[in-house]
Amino acid sequence: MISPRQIEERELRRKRILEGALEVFHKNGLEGATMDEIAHEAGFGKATLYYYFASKEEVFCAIMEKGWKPLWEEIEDIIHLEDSSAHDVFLDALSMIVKIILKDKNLYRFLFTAPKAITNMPENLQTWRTYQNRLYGSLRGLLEEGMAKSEFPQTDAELLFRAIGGLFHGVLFLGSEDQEISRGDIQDLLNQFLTSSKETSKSK
Amino acid sequence: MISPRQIEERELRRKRILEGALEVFHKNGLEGATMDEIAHEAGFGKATLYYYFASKEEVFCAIMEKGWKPLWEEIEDIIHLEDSSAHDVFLDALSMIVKIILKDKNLYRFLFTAPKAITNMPENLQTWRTYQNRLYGSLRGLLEEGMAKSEFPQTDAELLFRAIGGLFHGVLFLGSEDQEISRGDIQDLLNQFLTSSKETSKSK
DNA sequence: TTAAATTTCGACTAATGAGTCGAAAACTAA
DNA sequence: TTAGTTTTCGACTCATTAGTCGAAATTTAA
Repeated sequence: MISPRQIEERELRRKRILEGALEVFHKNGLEGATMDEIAHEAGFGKATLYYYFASKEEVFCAIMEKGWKPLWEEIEDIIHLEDSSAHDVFLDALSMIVKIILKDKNLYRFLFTAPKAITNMPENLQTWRTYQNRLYGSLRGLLEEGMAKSEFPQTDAELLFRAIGGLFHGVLFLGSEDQEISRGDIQDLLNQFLTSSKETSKSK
Repeated sequence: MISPRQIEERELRRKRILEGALEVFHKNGLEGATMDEIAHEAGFGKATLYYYFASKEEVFCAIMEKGWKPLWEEIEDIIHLEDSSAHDVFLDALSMIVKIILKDKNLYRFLFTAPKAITNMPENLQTWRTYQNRLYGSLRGLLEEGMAKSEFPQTDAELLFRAIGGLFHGVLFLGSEDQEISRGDIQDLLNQFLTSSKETSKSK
């Protein structure tokens, strides 16, 4: 008694709610956002919102999953399909990530800045953490592999990993809203950081 | 009718409250922290806390000021006293900042990750923003000066500024709590990023 | 010792916001 | 049209928490 079209429409409404939620999270912060405001932003009443999501946490987690899942999926593809040096695969992976992020910048700004203090959230909603962990794991692996073959500067791997993560975050999300950033810009910075320094340290 | 000692003790109690607050903010996040918990963390009742601070916002702003003010003061000293190339002054300034941050890492982790969505806070409490703006302004100035003399890699200044900011943040605050980071580590990374790439681009 | 000032807090108020309930509206299928 | 199903929401409850108030405890100064 439930046509495919109905299911699809339902899914659409869920998406619409998630978009509204993101908007409100972005405007008021995670805690500052009320279910009332989210609902109305999406064009529903609060009670309706609870017809689609069981709790605020569930909304939050759905957004997280919406962001982390595709990142992980793409990375897996790149790693398994591509057949070049760790260095190149790593840079391609980063490039892919930038591309995805730029397509939905608000979503990813939220993803990367959402308070880590989200403990006490039911385990079963936290599937996104799996995606996140796998993603980081893969990237870390690539980096370590590259370092082992000294395709990257020789420092503490963990430190370098953090530096890259931070650099990324800084370039994409720090500072005034409006500055437009191209994929090329980021590519250049990363190349400079990861590649040229190798040459320098060799030349020492 | 108020002895200097009394004033001092009062000041001490304020400090103690601020420390408690930081602890609780760190544990529960800004919004998750209750005035009750802050008060008891500091060893007082809530009503007492309101004897020392007028509102939660005031507590928050006092912490921000406690962090930003010394950073700014030190930077001003370095800029005005030191007499070398913009490149060197810039690196010294960053080094100073690292030194200060490492002395009170929890405070600065909070400072750098405290929700930017802190609008609707009374203007008169926001003096810390002045310190923050001046600090960033000075650093930005130094960077631009250095780039003008091509002592730094030639890219978009704003982009580079963000990259450095992000890198900083990443190295200091990203990832698992426990990893110890020395000032030297950071120095190396920055040098690599800011200096070696100059050489490379020259050699092109 | 005592009166005034300073510091403390228990118990309250008032507001806010998550989540519920029951019924109304809208849609579907016959 | 109508009986059943899905979707919507107004109006509620209930818990939490910022901030207040008045009085008690403690400290100071004479």
